[in-house]
Amino acid sequence: GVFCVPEVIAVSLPLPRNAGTDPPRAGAAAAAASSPVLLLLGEEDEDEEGGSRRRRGLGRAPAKPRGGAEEEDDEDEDEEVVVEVVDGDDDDEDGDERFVALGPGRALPKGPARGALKVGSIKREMTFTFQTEDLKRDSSKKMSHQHLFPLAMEEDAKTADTKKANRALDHEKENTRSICLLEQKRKVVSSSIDVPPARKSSEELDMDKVTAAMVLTSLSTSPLVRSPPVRQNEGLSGSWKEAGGVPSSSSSSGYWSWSAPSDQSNPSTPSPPLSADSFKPFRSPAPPDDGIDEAEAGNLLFDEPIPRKRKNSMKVMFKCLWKNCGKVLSTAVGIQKHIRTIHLGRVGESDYSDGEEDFYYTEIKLNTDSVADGLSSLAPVSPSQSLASPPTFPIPDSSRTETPCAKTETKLMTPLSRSAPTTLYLVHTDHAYQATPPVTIPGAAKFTPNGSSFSISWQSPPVTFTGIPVSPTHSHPAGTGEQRPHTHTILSSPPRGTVSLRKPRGEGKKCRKVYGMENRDMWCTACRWKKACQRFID
DNA sequence: GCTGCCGGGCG
DNA sequence: CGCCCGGCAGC
Repeated sequence: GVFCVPEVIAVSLPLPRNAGTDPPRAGAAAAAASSPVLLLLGEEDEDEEGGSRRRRGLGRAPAKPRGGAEEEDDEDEDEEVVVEVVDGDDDDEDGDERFVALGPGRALPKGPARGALKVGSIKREMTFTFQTEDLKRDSSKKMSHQHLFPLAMEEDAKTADTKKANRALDHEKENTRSICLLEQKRKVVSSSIDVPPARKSSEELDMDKVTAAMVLTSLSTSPLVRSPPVRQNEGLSGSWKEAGGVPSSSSSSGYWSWSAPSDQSNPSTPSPPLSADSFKPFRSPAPPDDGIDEAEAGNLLFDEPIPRKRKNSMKVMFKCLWKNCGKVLSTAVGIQKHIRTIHLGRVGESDYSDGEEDFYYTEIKLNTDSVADGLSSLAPVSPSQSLASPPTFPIPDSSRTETPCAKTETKLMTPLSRSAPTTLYLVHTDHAYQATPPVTIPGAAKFTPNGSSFSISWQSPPVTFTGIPVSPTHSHPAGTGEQRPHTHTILSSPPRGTVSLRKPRGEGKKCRKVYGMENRDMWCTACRWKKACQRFID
């Protein structure tokens, strides 16, 4: 708890204001509310600064109605907003009130917690169960809790040594990003969402459900939790391939030329309203947020640069916006079908679609690193590079020629085979391992204009990738020329746990074989470092 | 046993 | 981050 001292102190300043209601917790609450990530450390600091203050406050709380109250005006407003929402939108939740009083009484814990509570009694029960659990050891689970119940870990920080804490913080960041962002979104929603007043309450209710669903989703990374509404495997393959959006041949120039691998809401994709921006409508008019600084908030879900594989992953969910529904599915097709059949009542004509469903669902992205593991283990390159891969339906294997692993992985291979052409991007990418090779590369990669096949020519025999003909019609059955890139998650992906974490191992000759041990200096850097060969990629 | 390369350590 | 290597696993 060294580096965050100033922040925590600053955050703890507003303490006296809460001293009247909840003296012992107030400091921790403030810290928790505005910077959940720092929570662990914040608690430790409490002993230094806020602790004494706290004790003092405890003694003279009644006698000191205001101490730092004036410093807290802005935060006060924040809180006010949320409180208003809590009171206004639902009155049957007594647990909420209790919860708020018990907890930090701040916007942050309230948001997610309430969302979780709203889903139903089952989830509420689950939530509370968590709270009473012994949280000391299991870091991943604990981290999730700390957002929901910051006070539950009051003691935790004391036991954790610094190293653990750091680790835990990292872990926590990933595990609870979605929660943070949701929380933020919630606040914004409460203050200024631009919806018709008649619909507002239901809208918020939907948001609650989605919030809850997402919270549960993030929790579901813990093996203990198998939450019904969102099945984990469903979103499995939707991680990065959807980032590519609809591959339109017209955008090819941009496609082939960019060099920096990044899957953060790629600007070149024709899908602004969906990826990271799917929350924009709720965010934009928001007042500057308190604890979580804006930049980090923006990064919360989508930003990680991903220099290497297995770094980042998105789970894409589709949420039904229909009144009082809020169903969350993992595929666009699924949600469309859901809306068609359930809400639009088009049972018979299941295939027919005029695109109306598109207005009733929205896309949600979740960051789930664990999801990436299964896939990326098979991917030859960083997942971020698969942007160019067209999101399409599974295609018959016959349409692919000799993708090396096509026979071994059938279903999982589908997204990967599509991403196969992206291997070419290594040519443009300055991969860390790709030091300047001693040989020159003659015409490293070629893109044949028919759009369906590539050839890469190197020293090794040319490898030919035959992709799928790029066609926008692929991905949108509805055909409403809207630019929404529908991610077609492949539901049939096998459960992640069974996937071998190790790459199949390339069968081509590598530097070592080609040049021999005696010419080790001619190897590519990766080979020299005993990493995956970057010169003879297979 | 050879080989590719992942995971991790070191500076 | 560059560099190296132990050790695992596929062949």
